[in-house]
Amino acid sequence: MSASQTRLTDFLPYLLSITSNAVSDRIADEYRAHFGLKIPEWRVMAVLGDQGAATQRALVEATRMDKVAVNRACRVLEDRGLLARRPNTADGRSHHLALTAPGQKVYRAIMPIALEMEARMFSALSAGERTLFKDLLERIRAQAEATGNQP
Amino acid sequence: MSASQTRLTDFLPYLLSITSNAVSDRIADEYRAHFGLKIPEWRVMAVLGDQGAATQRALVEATRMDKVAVNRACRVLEDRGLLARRPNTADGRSHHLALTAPGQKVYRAIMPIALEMEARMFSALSAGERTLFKDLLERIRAQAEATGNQP
DNA sequence: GCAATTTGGTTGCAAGAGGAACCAGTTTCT
DNA sequence: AGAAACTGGTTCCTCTTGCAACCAAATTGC
Repeated sequence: MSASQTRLTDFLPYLLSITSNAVSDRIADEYRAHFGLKIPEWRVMAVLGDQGAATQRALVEATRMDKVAVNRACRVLEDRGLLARRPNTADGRSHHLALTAPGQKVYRAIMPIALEMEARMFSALSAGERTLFKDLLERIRAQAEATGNQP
Repeated sequence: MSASQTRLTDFLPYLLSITSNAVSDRIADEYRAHFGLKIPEWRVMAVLGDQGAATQRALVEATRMDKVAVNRACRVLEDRGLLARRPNTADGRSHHLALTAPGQKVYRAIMPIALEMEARMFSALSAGERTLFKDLLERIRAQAEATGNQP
């Protein structure tokens, strides 16, 4: 199965971690430089821009972030006028969050850059390899999460 | 090339990030529960157990961690008696760090668990897919790092 | 041989992430 | 209808992480 399977650099979790960090760092730089957005804020905008309005609860599900992280990101976006809260008539505890007109403008400006950056970042892979890579990631994640929740 | 390529869940950087986090969290739990070690500490032990003695500088290269992270991890391991510093006759600023006898004992206890955990975590992939996955990760990382360093 | 620069390591600080406790509004059960 | 349990959201606190400044030893250039 393996030559020296005791070298750190051969461990998949290690490789996965440093690769993910390298990509995330690079992307975070880009978003910050262009729009002053952090990754959590960008994620919230991506979901709202794509799906329309949502509650924080829905955003937690969609982004897989902690509810505290979602809350903070929303607050920042609201303060910057990119996002607005409207009362939720169906449930007084939560609000409907949606991009404002300026928010949508930013969203439309970001999206091509995000796509272009993704293309550049994964340009070392062919289209087929990208698809395969997604599939592998998905299976690994499912396995990791399944293994995880048995307290 | 893509159906709705505006959904967050289709972005590769996002998928990569959440997958890496899921795996890391799971593994961190395991190391903490079994040995009271954090990921950075485990990485240092893995390198020292495999390569023998090294300076912090060498560990920074081998683990790709920040030098502060390495320093802290080494201090913790030293305090726990798993690692010892010996003066570096060639360079008075640094020390040679190596696992102590107890440290080696822990290392030999950890390694099979680490391998078993990796196997379990990536059991959703065939051997061939694992090899391919490593290769893809390596290429992505190289690309991300190449793109990154142009200030 | 000594000043200037570089490098390994350390410390301090400040931002980020996540958990636990908490509040207000909602659902369930009687 | 009222009590108990629950849920979405917010605040608080702790722990981790990474950068920048710093110190001491070593190297380089005069």
